[in-house]
Amino acid sequence: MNPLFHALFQKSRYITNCLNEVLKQHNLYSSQWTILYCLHNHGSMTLTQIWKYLNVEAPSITRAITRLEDLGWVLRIDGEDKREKIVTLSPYAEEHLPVITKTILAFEEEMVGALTVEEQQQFMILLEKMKG
Amino acid sequence: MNPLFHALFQKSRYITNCLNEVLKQHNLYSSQWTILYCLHNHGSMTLTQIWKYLNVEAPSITRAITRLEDLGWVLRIDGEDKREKIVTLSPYAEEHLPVITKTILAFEEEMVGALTVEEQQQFMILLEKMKG
DNA sequence: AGTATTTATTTAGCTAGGTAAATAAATGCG
DNA sequence: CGCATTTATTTACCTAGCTAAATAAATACT
Repeated sequence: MNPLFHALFQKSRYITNCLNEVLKQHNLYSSQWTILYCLHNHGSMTLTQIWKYLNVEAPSITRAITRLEDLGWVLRIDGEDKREKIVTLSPYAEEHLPVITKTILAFEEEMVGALTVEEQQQFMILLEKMKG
Repeated sequence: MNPLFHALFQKSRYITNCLNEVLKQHNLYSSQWTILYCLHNHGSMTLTQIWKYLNVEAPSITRAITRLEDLGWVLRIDGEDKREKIVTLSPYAEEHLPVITKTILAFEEEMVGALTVEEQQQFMILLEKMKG
């Protein structure tokens, strides 16, 4: 395996695991938090809007939303178009998200803090360059 | 989610999916190929050697090896230390791996080709810098 | 209006990672 | 020696991605 890919995959797994560790105190998993944060910023969204935005396949989102609904973080509401379901944050989520967001932002800052802003930009550029 | 992490995760998933696409013609998945390639370079290894080298937890390797054994790519042999299992490439694997390796190297080259060697080094350095 | 196609979501089932705990063999020590 | 601890592997079960196919509603076409 190309060492560059190996390093990329490994760092990706490592960061996800760290994120999950931090989120444990809030009884959340990284993928769940990603969706909650997305809804927090964009307001209510349909399932399709969510998976297109997060660049993930629909079934992954269906499963995650079902779990988040069970746990009381989101509500599924029938849209005007009866095919679509609109996903909204619950009052519980609205109440608890700010403090969670704060801990996660701190974590991300710590994780990425050794890189200057220029290095971060450079990193993104190099990522984009792969498979041009 | 920090856009840098988002981009990192997404590229990681994207490359894995592409790899799987290429490997489909050989009836292999990326994780299986990773292990076969590892054995091809290092020769026979115990399970522990494999998971420590690949930086993955043991159960993931157990499952992958079981599958590879079923498919005839590897053999599990009892070690002198009766606790450990030594994993070896089968003659079938030895025969077929060279051509597979060639197609994968071509794929990796294509994937990473837009980056100069210096950029690749720079990318690795930036990756390492995260969570110093 | 009636039918074919598209679109949104879900279901089923796969790989691939993780943790926690079970099992079995080897090692260390009183 | 006998027993506790360590080490290697496995099992069970969870999240998290994927594809393929099912379902149901909306839209397009004739």
